[in-house]
Amino acid sequence: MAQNPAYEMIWQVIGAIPTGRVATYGQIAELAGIPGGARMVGRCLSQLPVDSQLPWFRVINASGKISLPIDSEGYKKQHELLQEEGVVVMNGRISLAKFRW
DNA sequence: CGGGTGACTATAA
DNA sequence: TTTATAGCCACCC
Repeated sequence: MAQNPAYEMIWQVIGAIPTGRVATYGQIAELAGIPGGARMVGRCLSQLPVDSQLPWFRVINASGKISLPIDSEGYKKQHELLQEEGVVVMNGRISLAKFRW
């Protein structure tokens, strides 16, 4: 699991994101008590198993975009899952209305 | 201990 | 708007 206690907090914060809303890496890090720990959040997600129950797809970068290569499987999956929850993605960018929670 | 890396960000041009 | 730079921090050689 997590050798770093911060990971527990990160998972907890991500799990608290309401359906149909999204949050940025920086936001999550801050709420988890790790100011400036955006990269840690990203690292945490990159190690997440594919069968994780965590709503990792509700996590986007500060530009309101999906932080994955547009030609990757992860991108397509995240885009699809968000669309199912009613999150509007136009021109590769998340609607600002859903940006904060 | 030092250097490279990455699902990040803020700032400057 | 896009690209470049510089901080950032855990992790892996």
